[in-house]
Amino acid sequence: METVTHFAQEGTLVSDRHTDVPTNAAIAPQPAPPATPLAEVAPDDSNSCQTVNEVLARIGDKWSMQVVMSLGRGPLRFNELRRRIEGISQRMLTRTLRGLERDGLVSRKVTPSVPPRVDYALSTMGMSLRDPVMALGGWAIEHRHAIAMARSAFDDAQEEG
Amino acid sequence: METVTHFAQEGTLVSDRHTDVPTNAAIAPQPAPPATPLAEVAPDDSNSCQTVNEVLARIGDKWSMQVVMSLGRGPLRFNELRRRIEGISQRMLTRTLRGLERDGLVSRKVTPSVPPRVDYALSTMGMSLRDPVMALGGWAIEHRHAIAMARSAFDDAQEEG
DNA sequence: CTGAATCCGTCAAGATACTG
DNA sequence: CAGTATCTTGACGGATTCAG
Repeated sequence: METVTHFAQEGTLVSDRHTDVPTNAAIAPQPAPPATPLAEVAPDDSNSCQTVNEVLARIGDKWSMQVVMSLGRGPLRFNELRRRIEGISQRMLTRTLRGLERDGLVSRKVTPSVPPRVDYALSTMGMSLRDPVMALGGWAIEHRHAIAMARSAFDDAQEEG
Repeated sequence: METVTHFAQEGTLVSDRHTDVPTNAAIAPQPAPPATPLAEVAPDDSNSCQTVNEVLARIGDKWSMQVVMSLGRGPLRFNELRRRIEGISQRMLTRTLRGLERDGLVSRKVTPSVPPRVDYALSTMGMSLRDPVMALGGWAIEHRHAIAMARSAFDDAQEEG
């Protein structure tokens, strides 16, 4: 799994990719999705855990989810995203967007003008990710207080130990 | 967020906690859960993103989710868990379990016998986490092929660039 | 404006060995 | 069996600088 956690290892993206326009042609319409019947893999066996963990490793990093959520309302430009996320460096935003684009979750559209304009948007698959993530978000919101309480109770028990 | 990503900073858990039995008394029955009405926070504003990201940071690490899923069927002892996860070091398993216990997701029951016996089990809250995670797992299973295809397409486009 | 390239500090993972 | 202690490593992320 660690082979997919990090992206393209810093400096391997040496190419002129930042000037070609229709990069998203490969991800925009997915003509025949393999469509695993979802019953082929029991949802709680270890195989599933593996797959879940890959996704978690993908979106569980510090920024990916914030990017996906920020893009949920509509396309944004690079610096719009940057301002909306507040705290991300442009390097991390670039890396995060590359990773999401690589996995087909985000499409990237370059308008070669001066100044250049790049719009990022969620792909269809990216949009579909919002639902399960919102479910998780609902869980988080419901239990955040219980978690905070358990956490301080645990920490108190540690100190007095 | 980075303040909750890592646990108790390596060596601060210096105490005799590994011999007291009823540690789970603080987390087992949550008498009056604060129960945020879930409409108090819009599910897609940035506040929600923040909370979601905390949860993601908590369970999105390399092992937590596998532990939760492995425990989903029932309690397990330390080495049973270790064998079931395959690849985790005992240190990481210990740390992961500590983190989950701290957040009230996992209960720990020590039987002071020789040899010692420690059973880990999901708390009520831990069980409730399984559903949204399974939803995410479903998404992962559905889209894993599309992701793999997008990924190799992207990588190919890089090399030929 | 939208990045890429580089340097660099920090911290978490993993291996190993030891303890009760 | 169920951990803890210690060390090493390298990935991650930030700041800065340069470029199209």
